[in-house]
Amino acid sequence: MPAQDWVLHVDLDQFIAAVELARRPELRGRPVVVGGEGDPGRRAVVATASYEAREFGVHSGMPMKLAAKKCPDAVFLPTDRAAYEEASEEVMEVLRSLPVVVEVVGWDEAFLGARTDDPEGLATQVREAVLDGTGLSSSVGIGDNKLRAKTATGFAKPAGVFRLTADNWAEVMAGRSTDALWGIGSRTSKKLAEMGLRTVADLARADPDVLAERFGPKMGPYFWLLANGAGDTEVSDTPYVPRSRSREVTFQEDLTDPAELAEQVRQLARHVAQDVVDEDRPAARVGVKIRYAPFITKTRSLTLPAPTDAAEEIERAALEVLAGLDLDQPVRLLGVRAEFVADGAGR
DNA sequence: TCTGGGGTCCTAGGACCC
DNA sequence: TCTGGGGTCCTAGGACCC
Repeated sequence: MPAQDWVLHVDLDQFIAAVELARRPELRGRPVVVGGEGDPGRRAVVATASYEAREFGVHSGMPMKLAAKKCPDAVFLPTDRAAYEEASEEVMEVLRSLPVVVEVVGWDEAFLGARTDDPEGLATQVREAVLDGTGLSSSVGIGDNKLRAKTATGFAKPAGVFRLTADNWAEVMAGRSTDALWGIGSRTSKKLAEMGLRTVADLARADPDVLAERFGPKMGPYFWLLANGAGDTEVSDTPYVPRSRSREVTFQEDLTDPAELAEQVRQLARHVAQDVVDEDRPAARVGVKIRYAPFITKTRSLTLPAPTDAAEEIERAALEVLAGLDLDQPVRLLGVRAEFVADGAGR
């Protein structure tokens, strides 16, 4: 029997906190919270909390102010993108040195495509290579497709290996809430529950046509496939091509002056224009995002007369879009986005 | 205690054209 | 005078993920 094709999913344990602790070993064992500019008095959220900080109920996405309330003795550190990007690149290089196809899916995650008779042995080899090469701990999920490998990683954490395939999918997943599925969040889970579908098993037995009526022709059947453990098996190392670039900023104090809002949009547009130039592909659409003080968010966008990478045109378009928005109430966030020409090659 | 920043994909309605 | 479908583009918003 030929060696089987396997999908492995590697995920670094507490990646951001681990990178910070690696260069500040004196903080080991202490609660560490990374987020924003490292000042818990400012508007920002937690990027990662160390295991010690988690004991106090601090978790990612939580406002820094609340984290400080829950764990006043934590060490608060600023996020340092460049450091994480560098560490991530080192990890990916280690992975590429192994006999696998590497598909990067984020700073701290990658799918590996492999042919082996011993996936657990390979997974252990991966974990050891990453630890030896970078000092970082990781967990590895083994699956017969991407969905199952990714889901398996959750059971492998921390610092472990777990295998999830057609053989044990139902046994492991059937009784879990639908939001345990990668792609079903709290909103969809709630809507499913309203239909009487609470567990993965409920969803797996549901009628895809009924799901299509409720969630649309693609998403409905897709949710059903997820519950049944179906997913992509192809792991590709083709470089990622971004569809859009954006910049946004949350102000420490809400802005009310339209002239100041316009100036902020100008600055964001210039950043985005530089990103577009760096991509070496023209932008086809420009959008503006505005979030008012009560956290109500609106987006507006326009298609450019012709795709461009000219900063003046992107700036002008952003200001035009901004002018169509209500600027008479306090604003806490502004964002500018450029969308590239759809890659329609061959279509 | 108010809730970051950077992305992706899908949906649905209206415009417009044939 | 009334009544067609099909296809594509544009736009705003929803949901999800890291």
